Amino acid sequence: MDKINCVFLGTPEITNHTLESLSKDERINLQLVVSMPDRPAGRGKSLKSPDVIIKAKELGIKTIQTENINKSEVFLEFSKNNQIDIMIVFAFAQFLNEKTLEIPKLGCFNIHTSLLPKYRGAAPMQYALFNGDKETGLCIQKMVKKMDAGNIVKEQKINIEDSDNLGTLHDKLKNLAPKVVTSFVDDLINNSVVEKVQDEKDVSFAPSIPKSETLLDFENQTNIEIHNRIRGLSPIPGAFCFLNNKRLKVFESELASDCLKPFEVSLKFNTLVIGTKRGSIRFKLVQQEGKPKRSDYELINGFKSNNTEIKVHSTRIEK
RNA sequence: CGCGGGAUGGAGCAGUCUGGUAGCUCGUCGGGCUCAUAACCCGAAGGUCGUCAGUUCGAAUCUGGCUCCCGCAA
Repeated sequence: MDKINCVFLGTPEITNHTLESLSKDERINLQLVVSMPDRPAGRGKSLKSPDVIIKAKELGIKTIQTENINKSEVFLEFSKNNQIDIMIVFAFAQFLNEKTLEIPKLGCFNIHTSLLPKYRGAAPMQYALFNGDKETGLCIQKMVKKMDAGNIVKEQKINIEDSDNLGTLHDKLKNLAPKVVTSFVDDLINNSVVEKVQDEKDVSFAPSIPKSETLLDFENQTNIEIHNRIRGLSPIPGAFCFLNNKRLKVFESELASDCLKPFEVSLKFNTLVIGTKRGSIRFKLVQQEGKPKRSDYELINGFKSNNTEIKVHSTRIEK
């Protein structure tokens, strides 16, 4: 059989291993990588390429960067002049319209970081952690116009440990993705792809997370909810509250047994423990604005120097 | 030149506005006390205050350049 002509669509770093794996697969002819345009990022606002573009250039693969693939003349031109068999889409952050979906002979396949039909949308890993799920996984679905609603052609479960946060879960799925894709390519070659329809009654959604959702609310959230929220947002972008009117990001926490009212602070044994709607929670690894990450113990030490009381709140108090 | 905070003994900070020979909470080391402690008491070591230059009788503190760290924004 001839090599499968493949176009890869992706953007962030999680896609790198998969791209690299595809590029080394003898059965695949990786023709093109499509991603978002360079954007100003970081301090100084210098332009930064998407990770997948950096990787693709390293691997010597042709790249196209566009705001909207459906309207990209460069891409349409490419698709006219080249036979595309499949398109693999992973964290691309753009919708493909019907016309684009019909371009590849065998279809467009999306790698999704949850067990569909659970958590359709942009932030499935975060929602799995928010909800304290014990397992999640990776799916490959044959894309249709409706977001993440296509038939599942490959599925792999993984466990979520209590110690997992967004960073570790992200890494697990990043490492798992190439294996699942390779296995999918096996099926393609052997003509043994099996499509499973998603059960509509189990559908749930994981929309992208607005900034307001990363704010901790000690009045309306329990210690378990806050703990899971911190896990689901660590290390990037980090859940936050305010401490003495300065933004305090929290990256690690653990449930505590102190009896405290919401927002009440206890510094017993040099740990920072805060009361919530139900139960209390210790912030183990925190970061004040302008400061590097550090333990609650170190944070507290500094306050002893100028004898300031520590207060935690959910909004910045304007002067 | 997107906006802003910061660099002070091993750690986290105060002191900087109003220049005048370095402080707090810890840690470390030694000793003591206690049934016991991430408790308490006594003592000690450890800093050319990021870097370079300038102002001054005198600079952690004022002025300018540089390096590094971080928050916002995207």
